[in-house]
Amino acid sequence: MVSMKDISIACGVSVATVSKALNDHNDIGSETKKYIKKVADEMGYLPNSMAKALKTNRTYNIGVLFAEEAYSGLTHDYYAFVLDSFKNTVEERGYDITFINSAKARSERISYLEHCRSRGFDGIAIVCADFYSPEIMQLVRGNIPTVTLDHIFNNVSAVMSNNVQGMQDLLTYIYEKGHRRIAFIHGADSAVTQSRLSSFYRTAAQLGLEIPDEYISMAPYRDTTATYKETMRLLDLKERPTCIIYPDDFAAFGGINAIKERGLQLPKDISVAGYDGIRIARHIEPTLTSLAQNTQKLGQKAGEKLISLIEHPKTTLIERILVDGHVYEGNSVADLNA
Amino acid sequence: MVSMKDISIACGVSVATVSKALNDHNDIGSETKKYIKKVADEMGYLPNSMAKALKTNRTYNIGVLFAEEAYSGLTHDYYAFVLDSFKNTVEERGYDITFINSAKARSERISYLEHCRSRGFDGIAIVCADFYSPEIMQLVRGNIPTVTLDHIFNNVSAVMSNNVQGMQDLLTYIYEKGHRRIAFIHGADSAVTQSRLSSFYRTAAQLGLEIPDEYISMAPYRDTTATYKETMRLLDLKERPTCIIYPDDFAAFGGINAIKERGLQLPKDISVAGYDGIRIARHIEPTLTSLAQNTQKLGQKAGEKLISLIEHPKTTLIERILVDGHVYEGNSVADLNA
DNA sequence: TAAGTTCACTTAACCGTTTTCGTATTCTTA
DNA sequence: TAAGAATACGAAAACGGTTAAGTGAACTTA
Repeated sequence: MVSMKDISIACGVSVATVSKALNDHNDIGSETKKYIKKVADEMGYLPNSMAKALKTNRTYNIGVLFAEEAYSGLTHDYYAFVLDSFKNTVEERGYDITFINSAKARSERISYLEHCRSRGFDGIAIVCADFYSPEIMQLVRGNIPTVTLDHIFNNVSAVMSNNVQGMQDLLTYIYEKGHRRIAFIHGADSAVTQSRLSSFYRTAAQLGLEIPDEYISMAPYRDTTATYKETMRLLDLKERPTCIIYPDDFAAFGGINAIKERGLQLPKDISVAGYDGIRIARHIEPTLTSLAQNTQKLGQKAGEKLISLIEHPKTTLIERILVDGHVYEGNSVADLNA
Repeated sequence: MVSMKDISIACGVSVATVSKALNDHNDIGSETKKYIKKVADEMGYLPNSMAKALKTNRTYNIGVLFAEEAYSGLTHDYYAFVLDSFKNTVEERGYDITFINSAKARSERISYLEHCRSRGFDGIAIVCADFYSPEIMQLVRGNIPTVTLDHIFNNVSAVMSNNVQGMQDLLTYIYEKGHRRIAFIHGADSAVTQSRLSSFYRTAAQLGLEIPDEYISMAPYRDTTATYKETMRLLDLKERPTCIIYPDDFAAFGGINAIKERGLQLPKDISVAGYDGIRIARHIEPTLTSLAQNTQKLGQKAGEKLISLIEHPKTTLIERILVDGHVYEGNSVADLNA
């Protein structure tokens, strides 16, 4: 690898001059500067990012935490899209992305925070993790600029999908289609679930909807077996709902299977809606009506906020950013007005 | 951040001694070594990976190329699972993963290879990219240890899903279910497609199957619109197939929609099979019979090969590793023998 | 025209490690 | 017991950059 020293020799100047020329400092003559850049180019010079980082304490590297719980993480449409958008955003601004992990050395394990410090990440994004584990707590208290996705910590910026607005929009949409008996199978307890559930109740109240207790139940996210069972239960009620909202699109298919198994027509006999707006759900008949989260914007906002936090720590404020989704209108919710 | 210098002062020894103690060199007294390690631990010492890399020329960082064409990349079940497995494999051995990109600086773009050199990646994995672009060519010729997924370059190790075996198994499975008129809608031209297509023909010949030309056609991967159209065409044939094999699971749903739209029962009236074995396809009725690729093993083999290439460059041979998948038996292929 | 500025560049220290070579001390061995 | 070997540690250079401070020459300015 050709270094600044090689260039300095080729140009007959000191390496300091080379450094300053390549970094466009203004105490270098414009002729010299041009010449040095030309030679550097010809020699195929590339800055050694380790050396640079060592000296400047800036790695231009962002750590991303993607702890895979069952079926989450990288292989989840939602997170994958957010990560993709985040990645594009920060790369555009000269940052790279490295995964944070705790498996570091073959012998001793290290914590997430230790990993980050050792690698010298300029900032970190916690996209998907067990937010209540001590390791995460330690990480967010580690004084490295941080953004989290869909979870709020003290003193940490967060980008959140607007679940309150989302559920309100979804429920309102279904209501406007003429549905009055609407069931909601929500996901396992979490901040996200709480938002959606409370928004569901509030919106229902505002719309004057009566929601019997048996219309509300829980099935873990992405668990088709659980939604299958809960759906069967709902179908057995003497006053069964006209529409069921599922924890997420993936899980919705468990419910759809149950409905078909009962020989019911979708959406003629019963309607369903999901949450997330995953791609495949738009390609299967009936296409699934769902609250599509704006993954593009979520990733972008997270990237922008993090970089701002890194580059202007004093003037950037810690805040939570809400990103609205929109109702993706499939044909799984029947129009009862018609 | 506490450095070796801090420890050396605290212990009253030189930093050389600290370095050697922490790295278990054997010219340090066992008492001293124990003491230094203890103090380092208490002070919360963490090695500065940049400084270490600068000195040793080893970053323990692997670059991964994930160039997103439409609908591929991170957000594709197959690649995401392979990456996940790859990630776990290399992290277990002390390596980190950083995405390769070419957007580096805000002003000038740099090539993939330049990015890798600048970051000093110990090795690179090309998971998903336009293999015929000049930039990729430059990258693989860059003399950095490399593995590719599902593509073969000269002098580069490759991990390949065994598409020949896969298609043979899938077609044989369908044949054994009693099907004789089998159509294959294959993906857009690529090495992968070639393997599957030629294996399809060869296997068909071996099984003594007659494959009319109109049973073979093309629809781009993951393109449900195209498979919808092609399926319609196949359904209109006077001798229509009893089973259709699709380019991939996702695309299969385009075909399934066409079939349902024609009022045909699946799989009673016509059978379908996919390729990939994505999760969602196992949760939708009828569950999709598909050739499930072994993403776990693909990622693992790629990781192991790459690390071997990095750590034992002399003795590790460049090779292509084939990974077999298996037929995932859903209920989308009817048993005609029954 | 002498003193002060500006310009363009160099010197040298430093970032946190690793590693070669050197050396003082203790231990063998004849 | 003196010479050679082994042991345990330190000094210093090096990796490839950045940057504060210094310097000599040319240029202003009063």
